[in-house]
Amino acid sequence: MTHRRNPRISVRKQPSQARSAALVATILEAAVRVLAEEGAARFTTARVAEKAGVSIGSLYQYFPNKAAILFRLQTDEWRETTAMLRDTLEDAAKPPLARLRTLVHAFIRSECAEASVRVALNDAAPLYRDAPEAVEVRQAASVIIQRFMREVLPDTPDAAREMASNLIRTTFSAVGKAFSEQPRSDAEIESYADAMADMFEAYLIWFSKKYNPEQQNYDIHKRSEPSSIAPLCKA
Amino acid sequence: MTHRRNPRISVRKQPSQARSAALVATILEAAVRVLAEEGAARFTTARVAEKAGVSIGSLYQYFPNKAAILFRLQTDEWRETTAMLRDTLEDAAKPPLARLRTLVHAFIRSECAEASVRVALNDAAPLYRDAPEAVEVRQAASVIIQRFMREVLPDTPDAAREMASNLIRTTFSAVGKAFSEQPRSDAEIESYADAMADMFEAYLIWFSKKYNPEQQNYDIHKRSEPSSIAPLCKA
DNA sequence: AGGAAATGCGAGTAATCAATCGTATTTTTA
DNA sequence: TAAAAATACGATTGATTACTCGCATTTCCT
Repeated sequence: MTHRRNPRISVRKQPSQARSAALVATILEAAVRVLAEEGAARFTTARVAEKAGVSIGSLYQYFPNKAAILFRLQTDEWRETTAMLRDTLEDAAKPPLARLRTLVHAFIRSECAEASVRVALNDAAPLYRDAPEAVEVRQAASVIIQRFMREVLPDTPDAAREMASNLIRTTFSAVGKAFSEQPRSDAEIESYADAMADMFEAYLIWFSKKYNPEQQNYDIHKRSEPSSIAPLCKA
Repeated sequence: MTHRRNPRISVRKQPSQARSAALVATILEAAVRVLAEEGAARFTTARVAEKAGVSIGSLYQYFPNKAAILFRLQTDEWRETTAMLRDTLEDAAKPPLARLRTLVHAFIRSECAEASVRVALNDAAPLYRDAPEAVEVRQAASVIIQRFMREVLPDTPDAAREMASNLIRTTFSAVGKAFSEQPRSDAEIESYADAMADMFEAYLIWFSKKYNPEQQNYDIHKRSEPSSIAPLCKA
């Protein structure tokens, strides 16, 4: 890999005609396939162009450099994940801990789906680890989780609650990432997600009791649903 | 980066004279410095040799390829971490949950110390992710944690306990890694470690109650020590 | 239609890097 | 001390890669 001095992560040109819009889509699809089939180390502009059936020159008309392609894929994924986070945690129809459990399952499942692409994207992470968008995404996730936490633990000092929010957010993404690094069966995914949700619930309930030792305020002490770990887990 | 067909991760030759042993040590020290100061992307054999004040030829006398240098560094670190895990969790002088809390603190602290080297090593991870040594290390850690868990939760089905052990092991390493990716103050480190220990304790206590609803068996329900989250945490 | 603008092309360029190999130097051995 | 063995050296090789630029083709506009 030849590293350019100041690789800029941005767009070079907006496709205006229909054919060029299709070309951008084709390139992105090819990029996903290259990542999944060849891995991050073999992700080259030439290979993407070839797999897309497009010339390198055309590729560089719409992406200023290699990192921009990867960044685009990562950004799209971030957007999806943030939407899922918001939709699930703010679904007022369900009790809070049930929402959290649902989220854990959905998140782990989505991490494991197309795991090869995600792992490869992650291997390419140094290319955009410090991008402002990365910070914004973490920020957005923090806000959503903190809002959820305020709902679940209303009578808790802000500082302590924020610390807990951050721990949960980090555990979410870091453990999801690590877990999906190896291929997993559906059964493994469900039982692992249940275990993770159990851990979060136990933590939140303990937290709640710590700041409201007597009060049995609404149904937080009622677990969302019985978790069935034993029948499904594997070493 | 030019990728050779079948890079082998092994040693080429054992240094026999004193000067060559010193040379190997010098190279490893230089490698650490290159990783810390330049990052994984700029980690090249030439740069390592130069920073070590040694010729490339000499470097290749003792390391068959670039990956072998990184692998050696990673292996050394794995060894240290495993030793710490074992020493801390098997220290019979303390009650179990206190040991766990100590471990969390020690682990997070060590992850944050020399964070730049660790992050860079991690960026190079695809080079040895599938090495048998990596599997062995995970295995060893699993055994230690499971032994600890058997002590803490003796009356729990094996399958459920193993699942919990794996979750805790993964959370440990994944969250530690993620947390140390950004520079952290001592205060942040301590309060984060406390929060993580709180979460583990809450999970284990919940686990214990689940399988022994009535029994107040030994002191597991006694938390190891009051955690002081609020005064130290930052967003 | 016909000129202009947009799009598409891919050989070529410059740079980087892993790893080798023939030679020079130092240490060990006998 | 002299030959042999070990160690050190670094210019060189071959391979890969990101990205450019001049030209060809297609589409748009009037």
